[in-house]
Amino acid sequence: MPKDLPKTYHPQKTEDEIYQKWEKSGYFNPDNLKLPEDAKTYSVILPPPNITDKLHLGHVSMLAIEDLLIRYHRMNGFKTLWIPGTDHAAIATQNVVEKKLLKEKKITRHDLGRDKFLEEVWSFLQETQSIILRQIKKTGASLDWSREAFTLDEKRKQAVSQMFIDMYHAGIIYRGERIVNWCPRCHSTLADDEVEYKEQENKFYTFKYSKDFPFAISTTRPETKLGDTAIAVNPKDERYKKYIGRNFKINFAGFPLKLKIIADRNVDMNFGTGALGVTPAHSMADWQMAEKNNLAIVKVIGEDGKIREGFKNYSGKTVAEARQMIIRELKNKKLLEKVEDIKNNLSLCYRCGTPVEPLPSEQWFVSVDKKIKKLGNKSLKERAIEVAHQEKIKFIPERFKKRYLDWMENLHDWCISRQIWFGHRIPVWYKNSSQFTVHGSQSANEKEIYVGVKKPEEKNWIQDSDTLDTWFSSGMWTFSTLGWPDNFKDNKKSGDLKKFHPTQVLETGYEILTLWVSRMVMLSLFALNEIPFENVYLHGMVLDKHGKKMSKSRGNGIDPLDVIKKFGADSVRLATLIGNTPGNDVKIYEEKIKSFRNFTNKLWNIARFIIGNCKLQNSNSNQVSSNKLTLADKWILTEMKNLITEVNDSLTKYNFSQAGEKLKEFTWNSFADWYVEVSKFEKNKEEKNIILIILLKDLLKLWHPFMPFLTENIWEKMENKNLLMIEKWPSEKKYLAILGTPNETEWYIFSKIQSIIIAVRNARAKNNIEPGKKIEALIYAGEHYSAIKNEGILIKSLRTGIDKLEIKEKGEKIPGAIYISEGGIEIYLISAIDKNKEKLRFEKELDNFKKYAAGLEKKLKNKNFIEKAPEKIVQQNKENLKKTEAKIQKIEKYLKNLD
RNA sequence: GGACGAUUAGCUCAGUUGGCUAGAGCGCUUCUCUUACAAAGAAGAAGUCACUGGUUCGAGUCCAGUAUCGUCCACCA
Repeated sequence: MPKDLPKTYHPQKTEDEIYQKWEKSGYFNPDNLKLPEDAKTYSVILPPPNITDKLHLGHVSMLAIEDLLIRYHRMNGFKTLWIPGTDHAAIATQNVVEKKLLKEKKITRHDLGRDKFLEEVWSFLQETQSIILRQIKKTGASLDWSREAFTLDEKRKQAVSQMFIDMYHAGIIYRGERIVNWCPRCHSTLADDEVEYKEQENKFYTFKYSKDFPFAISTTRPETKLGDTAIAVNPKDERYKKYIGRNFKINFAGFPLKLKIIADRNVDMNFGTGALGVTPAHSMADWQMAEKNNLAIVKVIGEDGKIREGFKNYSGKTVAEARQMIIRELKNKKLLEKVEDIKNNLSLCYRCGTPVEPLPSEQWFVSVDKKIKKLGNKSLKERAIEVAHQEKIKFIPERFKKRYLDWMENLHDWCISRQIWFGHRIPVWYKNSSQFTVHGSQSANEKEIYVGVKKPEEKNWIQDSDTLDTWFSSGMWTFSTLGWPDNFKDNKKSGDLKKFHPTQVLETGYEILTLWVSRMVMLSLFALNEIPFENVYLHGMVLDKHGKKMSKSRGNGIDPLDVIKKFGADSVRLATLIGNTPGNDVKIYEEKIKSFRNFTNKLWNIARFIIGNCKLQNSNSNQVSSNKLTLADKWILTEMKNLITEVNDSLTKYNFSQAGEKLKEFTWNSFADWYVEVSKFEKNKEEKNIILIILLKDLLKLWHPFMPFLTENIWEKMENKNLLMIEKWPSEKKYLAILGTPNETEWYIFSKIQSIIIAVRNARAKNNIEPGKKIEALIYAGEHYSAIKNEGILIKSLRTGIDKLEIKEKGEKIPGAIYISEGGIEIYLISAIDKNKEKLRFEKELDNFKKYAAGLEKKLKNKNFIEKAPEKIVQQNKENLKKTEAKIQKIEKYLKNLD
């Protein structure tokens, strides 16, 4: 036994060392792989983690899946590239730093000013970014660090500006006024996904605008009614039909309003009075009605959350104050008919929880519907839908295609400007506007605009103060990391872009399918007129043991670094890879990781045994002559050959779990529990030596993508000079060559022997043979006599507990012995048995078999079955019946013997 | 409100075009320190496949509906 191999495997000691060796080798970079010129490429871009968070288990799961794909393809001779990077996550990061500043220094970003504040962000960012990158390495991810990128580094800044400029000139980036979700506290617009909804108790007021208005309306927000320009009713509503199209001039709470009665199908006749006041400036739904009906837009609430100028004594009041004033006014005039309690959803800012105010505002948009020349007179939306329909992009699992298409088909223009400081500055300049305000009276369209990377040389040009939506820069991730736009001149790709784009797989969580994946498709189609990736693999969320999301507040999270330290990265990787299916959530907990740690130890010990007992130099499969192979050898070699086929099959279908389970079953049950045991006593030592070594080596290769550290570690212990990570993936052909033409007769016997061993084990257990007591066996082999004689020792030693084995040419009746018969071979186990217990057991079993046989008989008598079921199935059932009947006879015979 | 997913052993999950006396791991029970491994080995108990119908010779698998849980989307005066 080699002295330096401890009984238990300690991953902690070696993992970092091994990662350094890999990095030093340079093979993470495909340029350093020794491959033929025409080798196919395989590229994956790492979904960049937000620099606000440290790594969580979801990241580890993602890294494990991608690293598996990468290592598998690298070993299969692909020019394999996996690019690492991080995401600046504009809003989230700014928010974290703002909170930190408030807590530590009690200051806001406005106290610091834009430049100073950004310095704070950058110093925060550098710290967390380096932590994340270090953590990624702990998982064993074989990323090409020489190509590392950041969504807000210089190269990406250049790419983002260029993209904006190109899209602007192509006419699909435009500036327009839209109603947006505005957070009065954060002073920023919120994307749809940044708004949270919370159900709340609310007051629902029913009132008439004025005495001379014919009917009442209902609302939860009376203060916004100052901005009403219409009343909407359902076109089918008999109560209001006659008013549709009429105009009213009225006085509402001391304020003049012009109202038009419009019809809209979406109005619920049974809700409130069935009539609703339309406030285009302060409601998403109303804005759309206003667009359809060409209504005037009256802004009531300002960016500060207060009533704007021009509303008499309401001006300057907060929303809540104004509401009370109006209610009082309505009460005084006896216009208020009802106040009810209702539950409705309140929109809240996801960061600070402040109620969101929908406001009209000037923003930059990407048009998804405008048809442009560059896209063959199609729109971004049309092209993005087309590539999914044509299966140019495939989704795994398939059901997500529908989700993608649903989202795409309902997509509206994408608002890309954000009123925050941290992020990609919009490359737009305005002339003669010393103080450009987003909601200023002067519209941007009336200003002189320059769109370009650099500020115009004349004076008085001021840059747009807004930044771009994070998804705009991460949407360019597949090509901004590969040197776009430098590598794309005159519509021709060069360099990395030419070699590696489109990428082969995008692997990410299904929760950002719409947010991210859809945008990557559109931006890539615009920039390069090609898809960003060929396949989208979507993984589920990582949940705790009880199916809950892991979160800090719940305290149910597992820190991946903790469990990596405790069990090793390989075990954690296995726990995320095995036992779940694509697109489904996965539950991870310590016991699960622990069980995989036990498995890594098993493999370690298999290796320990082989390294300790075999001559490592003797591993040339050509030296094995098939006529010296025993049945056990042939069996394991066949199993291995099948395993390779199955693993390849599963991995190419993204069934990682299935591949892992097959590997585990082979390693543990076939290889360790059977073959290694057999190898201890079968006499063809030379052949055994070679077979054990080539099996172990190939097993390490097959396992490498799943658990790179342990396999590389053992590989090194086997005195291999090259790194396992660039070894060639095993092929089935080698095994076919060793096996020669399989001998079917031998095969038959071997399968019989296996079933005998199992039968012996069962008999032993079922008969309550005294613990520790050895038993003798007598075998009558009949026609298989010689084969059994050769393999008999195999039966004896495979932990059957049989101590003495005799093989007879003619069967002998042995009173009181346990009798088993399989395939013409009879075994008598000679031992003391408890007859009564034995009888009970077998009677129960007999009963079972009889029921089953009866079922089969009934089935076979059914004419419909015979006529309609395929011949194969009918035959199968007939055989089953035969076998079962034979078993019944055997048991009956045995029961008789017992008496 | 709309869409999608889940529901199989005490727990976590497989079960690929319907052919199944429904499998695995963990846990549990019994036995074994057997010279690679007790983080092991040998064996065992345990399930009306959520419910109700339908299609079919045959349904865990297909269809319809119901219930519970989860996720996403939309947001309603």
